[in-house]
Amino acid sequence: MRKELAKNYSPREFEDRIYKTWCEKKYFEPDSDEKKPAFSIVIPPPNVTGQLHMGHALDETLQDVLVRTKRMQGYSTLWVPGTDHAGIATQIKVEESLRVNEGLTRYDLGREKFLERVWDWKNQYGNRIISQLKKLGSSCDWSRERFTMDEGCSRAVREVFVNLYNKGLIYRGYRIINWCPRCLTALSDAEVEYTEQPGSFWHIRYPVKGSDEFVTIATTRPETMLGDTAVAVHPEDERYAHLVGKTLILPIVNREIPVIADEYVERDFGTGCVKITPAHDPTDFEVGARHNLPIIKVMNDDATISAEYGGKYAGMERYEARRALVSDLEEGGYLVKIEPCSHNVGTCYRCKTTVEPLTCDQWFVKMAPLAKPALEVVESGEVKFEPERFSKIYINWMENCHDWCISRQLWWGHRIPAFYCDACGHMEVSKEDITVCPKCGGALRQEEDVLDTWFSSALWPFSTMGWPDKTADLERYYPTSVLVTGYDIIFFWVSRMIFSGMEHMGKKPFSTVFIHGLVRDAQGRKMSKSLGNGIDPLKVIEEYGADALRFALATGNAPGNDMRFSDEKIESARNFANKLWNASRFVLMNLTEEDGELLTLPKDEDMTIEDKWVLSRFNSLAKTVNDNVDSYELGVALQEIYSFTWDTFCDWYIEMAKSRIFDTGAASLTAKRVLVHVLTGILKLLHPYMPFITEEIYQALPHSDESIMISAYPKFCESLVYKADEEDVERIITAITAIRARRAEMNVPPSKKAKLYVVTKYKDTFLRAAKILEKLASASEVIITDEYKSDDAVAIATDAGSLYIPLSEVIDFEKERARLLSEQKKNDGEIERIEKKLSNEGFVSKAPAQVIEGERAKLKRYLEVREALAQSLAKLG
RNA sequence: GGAGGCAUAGCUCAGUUGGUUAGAGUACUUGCUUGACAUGCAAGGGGUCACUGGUUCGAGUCCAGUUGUCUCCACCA
Repeated sequence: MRKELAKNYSPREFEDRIYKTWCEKKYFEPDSDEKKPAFSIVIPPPNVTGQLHMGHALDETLQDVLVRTKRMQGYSTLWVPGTDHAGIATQIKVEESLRVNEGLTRYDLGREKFLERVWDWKNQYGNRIISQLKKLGSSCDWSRERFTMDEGCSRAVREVFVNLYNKGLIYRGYRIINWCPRCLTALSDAEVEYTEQPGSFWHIRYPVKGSDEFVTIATTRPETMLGDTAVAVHPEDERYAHLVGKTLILPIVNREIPVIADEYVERDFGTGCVKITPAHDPTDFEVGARHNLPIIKVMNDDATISAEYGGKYAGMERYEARRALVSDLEEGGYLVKIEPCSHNVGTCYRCKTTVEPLTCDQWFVKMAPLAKPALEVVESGEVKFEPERFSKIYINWMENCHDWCISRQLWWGHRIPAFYCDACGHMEVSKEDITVCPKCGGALRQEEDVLDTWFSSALWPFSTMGWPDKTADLERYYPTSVLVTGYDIIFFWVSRMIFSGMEHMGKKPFSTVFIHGLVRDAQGRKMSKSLGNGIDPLKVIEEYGADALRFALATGNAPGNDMRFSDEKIESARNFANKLWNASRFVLMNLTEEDGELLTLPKDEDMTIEDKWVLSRFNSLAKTVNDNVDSYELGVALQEIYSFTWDTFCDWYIEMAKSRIFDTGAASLTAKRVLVHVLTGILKLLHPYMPFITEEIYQALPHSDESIMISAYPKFCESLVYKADEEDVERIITAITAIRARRAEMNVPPSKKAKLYVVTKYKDTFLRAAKILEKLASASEVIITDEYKSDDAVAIATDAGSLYIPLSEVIDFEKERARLLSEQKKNDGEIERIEKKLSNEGFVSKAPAQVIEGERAKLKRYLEVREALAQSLAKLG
């Protein structure tokens, strides 16, 4: 007795079990067969202490679809998994836990003890995200799992840092950077998010020294005037030309500052006079550099006003200082007016605190030389973005990016391998830890700062494969085939991987960047913790199964576009799984023969037209699916599998095959062989999208491979094209549909059978399909005749011929006649339209032959309908 | 200020290089215990493809412009 599938589809019963088997069998590890072409992907490493969210689920699903498809297509596939140490994010979490549970700060513990705590935390939570990825069915090679701070990745980081430093591409400098006063660290430009916020425009008078004159400046940040070192006007602004070179007295502060001329000033904006605060504004910093202005830093790291330059405002928090200063200015008669305005405020991408631009010593990567090859490789198409439009976004960023601030004042991360000698002032950058100054023999201390998290993820495609060693993996799997990620991290990650790959490997890190959008909630809002509208993928898996989740994520949206996730979508996905489950159950419960008998495809001469039709249609499906996966149209591929499975296979083929299956003998065996073949084919095509259910069913069916995931992916096969049979069956389907429609219109229940008279030139087709017509078109008997005499029947005209159903008791002959006439009119209209098109000189001479052929075939069908209609109408007199 | 996306059935969205009478899911109407599935089956209704021009034998698709909407980037303080 053959193994039966459980009556109900309940994924919980088998998903974990199947995943375990796959792991035990080591199916996820690449095939060592050297003759196989290589296909590789590195995972975008999720934050090590993070939790799986819908964005991950989408990202993993798409990668797994690609990897599983390629594996089945005969590639040696490697999907490298791993996690990211996520500097700020992780440190914030551990600090928060320390604060809540022990009332301590990291400074209370000290660097070493604190880092121990972070490692503990990582060890405790690091596996959570990994096990969540497994729940999804991801076929990563877990034996190659990496972590951005493991020994190998850390070695790669040092290697890269030292190389870049030696080439002069990493430097340390006193620059203006983005500072997060909450995280107490510098941030890169990419880590600042700008939000439009309501603010005010304060107009303030600065008196001109030795005169009664004033200049009025406008600012949104009056508190920074403590650090003003000039006021700038446009060089060609006649209003202020006479003041350039004069000296102003900074109100309240009473410091003298010059009026300078600089082209950056917009004459028409504000008052046309700009206060220049080089220490607290990026453009002012540049202006200051051009004019050799002093830099007066008036803020501490926590955004309070400094003691040195703060005067009476020292120690005040920045907004408190603003209020105090404005009130003092007003009192002193310096405040002209306050204008409400809205302006862009930079915020920390981790904690949303308003960042403070300020000057300090930081480490930078010089971008211009690195950007050049990174641009070329995309512009030449060697690295392709999918969809293509994202390459423009990348190019635009790469062309305009500033030097990358890579130092972070955190403790969790790769500590910068620079060593300072306090005795002689020497600085040494070294791959190895060193303690003694090579210049003076004095003691060295290592740089306190760590590197930006993205510095190590930039190396991910090669650091995970063993670089800087020359490894077999690098040789075989680098460059990787495709990178799958969301458009939100093109700047953070994709661009940096590209220039890093070019610089350190001399090769691009991947050939294609496959970009997807965001998963939004049912109302189209971004899922976020603060809104509380996030849908937990694990809960969805628990309720509907991982396959349904994957289906819902992979279907119905185009590459690069955002998608909405809703109950409706997941239910529809689950229903599809259920449909497949039940169709398989039906097939299985009818298989009584030996496996060996069922696994061979019948001979052509034994097959019916519907057998050849379904094989031929499946063959086309295989082609469509392969083509669409090649062009990253995974949603289209899946949609095609869906409609073939549900419509073609379940609703038509199984129904057509039933009459034979329930019999015994040769015809029955033939039908079952075709059923097994096509169902197995569906399972294989679908496996990359819904790995669990397809494996569970595959194992229950007669099968030849140990697992569906290592079986061969179906592909187009010339010998399985049956064009004539396809046309025959389409005619039968047209007839059945037409009969059903007429019966439904007249409210004749399917249980009321009636004879079916067929006048057709396709006698043989209808003869062969008689059983099917009886079953699917409620025919008690199918009579093929040259002429139908009686006039008490419902007449149905199709391109396959005229069909008559004697149902005199339900027919209203007047209505029947009117309907046929209306159909005739419509049909004639179509004929006229096509004939016009075909007699159009331009169309016939310019349209491709295939299109013209299509129109002619269409015309032929309409003419056949016309004939059938005429015949039917003649019966009614 | 620059760049880009989106606008197609009541709703959510597909529609690949221009080529049948524009599709799916869902919702809706009607009928159905049809030898697996009511998480189902059958038959339906529902669209001026945002608007205006243009290119073409042919435009949802390409081009230009308009409107609405979302997003990203940017040093107008």
